[in-house]
Amino acid sequence: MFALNWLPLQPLIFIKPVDFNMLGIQQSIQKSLQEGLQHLFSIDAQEIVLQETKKEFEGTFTFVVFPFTKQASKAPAQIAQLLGEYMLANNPKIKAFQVVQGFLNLSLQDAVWVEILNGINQDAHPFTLADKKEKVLIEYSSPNTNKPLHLGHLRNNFLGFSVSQILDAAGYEVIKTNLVNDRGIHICKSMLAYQLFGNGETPESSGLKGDHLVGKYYVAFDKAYKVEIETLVQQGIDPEEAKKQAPILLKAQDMLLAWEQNEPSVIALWEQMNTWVFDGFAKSYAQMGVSFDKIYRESNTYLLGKKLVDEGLAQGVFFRKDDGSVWIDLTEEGLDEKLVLRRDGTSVYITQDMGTAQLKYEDFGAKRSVYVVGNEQDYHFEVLFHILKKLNKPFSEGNYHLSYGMVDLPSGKMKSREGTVVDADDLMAEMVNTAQSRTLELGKIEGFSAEEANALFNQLGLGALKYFLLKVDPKKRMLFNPEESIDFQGNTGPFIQYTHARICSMTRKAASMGINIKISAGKSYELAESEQELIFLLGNYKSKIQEAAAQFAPSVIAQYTYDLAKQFNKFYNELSILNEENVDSRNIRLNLASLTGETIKASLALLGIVAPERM
RNA sequence: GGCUCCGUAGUUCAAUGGAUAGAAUGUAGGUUUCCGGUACCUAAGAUGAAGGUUCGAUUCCUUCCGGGGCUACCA
Repeated sequence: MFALNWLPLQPLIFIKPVDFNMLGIQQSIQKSLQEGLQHLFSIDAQEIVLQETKKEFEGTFTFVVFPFTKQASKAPAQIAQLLGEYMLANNPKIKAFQVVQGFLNLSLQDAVWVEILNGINQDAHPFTLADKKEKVLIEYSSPNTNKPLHLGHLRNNFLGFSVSQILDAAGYEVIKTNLVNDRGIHICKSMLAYQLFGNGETPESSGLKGDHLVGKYYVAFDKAYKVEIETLVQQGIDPEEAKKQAPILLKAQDMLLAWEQNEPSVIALWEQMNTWVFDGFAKSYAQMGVSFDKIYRESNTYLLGKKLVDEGLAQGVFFRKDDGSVWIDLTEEGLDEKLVLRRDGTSVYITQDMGTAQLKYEDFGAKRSVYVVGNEQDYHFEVLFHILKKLNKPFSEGNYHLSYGMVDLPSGKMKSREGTVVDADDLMAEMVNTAQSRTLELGKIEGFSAEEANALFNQLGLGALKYFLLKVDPKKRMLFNPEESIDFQGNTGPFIQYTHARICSMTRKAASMGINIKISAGKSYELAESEQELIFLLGNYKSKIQEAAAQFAPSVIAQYTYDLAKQFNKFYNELSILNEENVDSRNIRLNLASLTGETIKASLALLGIVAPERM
């Protein structure tokens, strides 16, 4: 596997205690288990793996003893029993233990739960990990300037932005970049069509968003092209040949040549249309809530990389064939020979990417780089990373292709030519509309100004969309069902947002009642199971960030946030909070509620989703 | 053809080699004179097939079946 994760998922035991609120307890238990194994069976266990106890069993942590049966030469249940007794006698944090076959389930003292809760209360940075003093560069979005953004781009943008947020929370300095594909034959196609059929139309005159206007002419080109092919075929020309000979295609090729030679009229048209597209994209990005520290354009970078090819030739990394083209031999890596420079000396896609890697390093000096690009380019990035390694540069290591699967529609694959694409702007607008009508039906936003209401509709609509796309493992191909995506119940963004809003309502009320929501430390409470589970989830927040960062997987955060909201609702349903008569219980529950609210807000932010206080 | 990724309830998604494979949705029931019902609870329902490794396999290995992607001197 080439795509080695460069942020190793470390066992918790190696991480500094200050990072995780649950960690001190875990380590204490791991240490006791280690000592127990040594004391009872003379087993020197290097690694103690603790797992979360399954819901249907009593306990918090589970230790699996099966691996030690041989060394201990006893039955699994017997080992577990002895270890459990040892734990109870030697670790004051343990309240009880249960043995099920080879599984030892450990329950914690109530005081330990309060201790964890207090730990979070006192944590100066409860939602971020320690600064790792390291830069990470992330490239995402990477659109073409000849067509508007579609559903696939939404997955890309949401993923890229979310991973940036997660890495930032995990303590990295994150630099967000976007490499826009603004040149090439496909761009000339829309330029040519505009020249032929545009009649001087502009975004202003047509009322179309700039990128949609340009996209319209890309489609127009394709239409005209097909007609010409058809005509040629009817004249008896071979279809394959017709595709190459169609006059409009030849004109587009001429135009590309003229562009590369800086022909002023072509450049002027190109710049004009680019301006429109970039204006359009800027609006879409604003609506998506994503941003970039630097936007690179291929028109500025496509010539880079030739110098690297020269260097590589001198070092023997590349070789030149008789016709003058330059190649790299990757057969030892299980790949093929790959072209890096055409025989006419011009660069190809991969040459440009080599150059851009160097340019980005010169600009920011980040040794780690993440490319958020669809999995149809897996092979390309495999080759690129091998080449960069062989060039042995400061940016040769630490590259990662965050490869994500395609988004399918129920009707099948999205195809721009057949008009079965889901346009990003349309979809976002539709989601916001749905959010609006649902919210107005419920009638809970009286007192909102028109502006506040609109902001809320955006937050809810985009929240639903982002959550829908991010909850799935990025690697996997996913199905986009328009009806389900606008659902606001169940495992959805609005469900989580609603839970947050409800908590906010409660803390507002508590504040007006003059209740202090921070519990007093050191007191011992008898905790209900739903309270313990909530504390457990809250205490796990930082390790979830670590896990999500290590795997570049916003889905980990999405799943966690959903579990947290669900657990809160259970807790909320079972127990009284503001109406609780016992003041100590009321305070601790209120503390739990407000902490849950803050945690939901923080983790939704990692997904790029806003948590409104009222909805 | 070669390389590669993926096949889990009707559907959409989960599950560092661990317990009775979890959720959501849909279906069928139920709860709350209560702090915001977009809530909570209950039920039925699934690992493509066959082997292998293991105390233990959705997970690792092999073969087969089915699907996606890549296999351009395009980007």
